[in-house]
Amino acid sequence: MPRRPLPSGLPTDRRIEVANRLNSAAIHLLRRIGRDDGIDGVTGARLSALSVLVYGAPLSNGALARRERVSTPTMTRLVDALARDGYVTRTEHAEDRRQTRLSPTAAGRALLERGRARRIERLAGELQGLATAQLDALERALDVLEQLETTTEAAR
Amino acid sequence: MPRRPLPSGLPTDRRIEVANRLNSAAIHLLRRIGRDDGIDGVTGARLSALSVLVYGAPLSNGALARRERVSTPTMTRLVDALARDGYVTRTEHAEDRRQTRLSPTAAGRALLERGRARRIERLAGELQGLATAQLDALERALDVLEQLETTTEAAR
DNA sequence: CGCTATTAGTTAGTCATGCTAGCAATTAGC
DNA sequence: GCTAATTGCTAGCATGACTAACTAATAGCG
Repeated sequence: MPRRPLPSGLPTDRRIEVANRLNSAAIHLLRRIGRDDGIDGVTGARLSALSVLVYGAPLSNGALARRERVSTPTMTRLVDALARDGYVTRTEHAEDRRQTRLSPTAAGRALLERGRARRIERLAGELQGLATAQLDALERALDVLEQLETTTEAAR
Repeated sequence: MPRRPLPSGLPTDRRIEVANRLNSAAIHLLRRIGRDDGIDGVTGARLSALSVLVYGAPLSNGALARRERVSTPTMTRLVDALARDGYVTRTEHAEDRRQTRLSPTAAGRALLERGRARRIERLAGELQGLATAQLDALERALDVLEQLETTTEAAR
C-alpha cells in the first residue's frame, strides 16, 4: 500500500505514482477477496470470463479469450472449470465444427446477477461502510479504467 | 469487462455491481500490464512488497507479510526473488536472531522511484492519454481503496 | 478433385503466487 | 533448566498465466 509521495521526494511523474498505486491496489484487492471460493469454486478469472459470456453469449473459445485478453489455452482451462461446475455449456457450432459455442447456464447467470459468488459478496461487504460519495468515486474510476481497456484493445 | 446493468435487468444492489466491476477491472488491469517483466524480473507482487519496504524499512519478514496480507512463506519466496535480483538485502536482527531485517538496496529504491519496472512503465504509458480530470478520478478512487484496506486491516 | 495452408481448440510442460503443514532455531516464561 | 511461543524456512498443493506442439476441420488453389 504505497503511501503517496515517495520517501526520497523525487519529482516523480504523477502518472508513474498513479501507476504504482494502481498496481498495488489491484494486487491487494484481489488478495483480500481471495482466490478460491470454497463451495462454488468460482475464482476471479472464471467469474470474469463468465460475466463476458452472460453479456455476450454465444461466443467461441477464441473470441472469449480475446475479450478477456488471455491466450486460448488459458481460456480452455477456465471454461473447463466453469463447465465442470455447471455454469457454462459447450455446444457445436453449426457451420464451423472447429469452433465451440459457449453459453452460460441458468446457474451461471444467477451466480452473477445475484452476486452469489463468495468473492463478490465479500467485496460488496467491504464496500458497505462507504459513503455514497466514495462509491461514486469508485464508479467514476471504473469508467475510466474500462474505457482505457477498450482503447488499448483497439490499438492492438 | 462487465458492461454496466446486468442484461436481465435485476435490481442488483449497487454495491454488488461495483464489486463485480472492481473484480474484473483489477484482473484485467493486472493482465494487461503483464506478470513477468523480462529483464528486471519484477512482477506485481514483488513490486508491491518492495514498495512497502521502500516506505517502511527495515521490516521483518513477518511484519512485511502482515502489511502485504500474505502468509509468511509466501513473503519468504517474494523476498527470495527480490534478494536474488539485488533489490533487497537480508541482515540479521541485532537483538532477536530469529528475525530478518529486510531493507531495499539503492537499486530497489531506484526501480520504484523512477518507475523503472517494466510493468509500471507500461501502465504509466497507458495513462498518458488520460485527461487531468480522469487522473483525478483514479486518484480519488485509490484513496478510497487504500483507506478501505487499512480499516479492513484494523478489523482483523 | 486433392494437396497445402490456415484456423480452432486442446494437451503438455513451465513459471509465478497463493495456501497449509511441519521443521529448526531462538527467545520468553515458569 | 525445561517447556512454550515465535520466527522464518522448506515442502507440497492448486490456480492461472504463458509458449510449443498436436489434432481436427475448413479454405484455397492448381
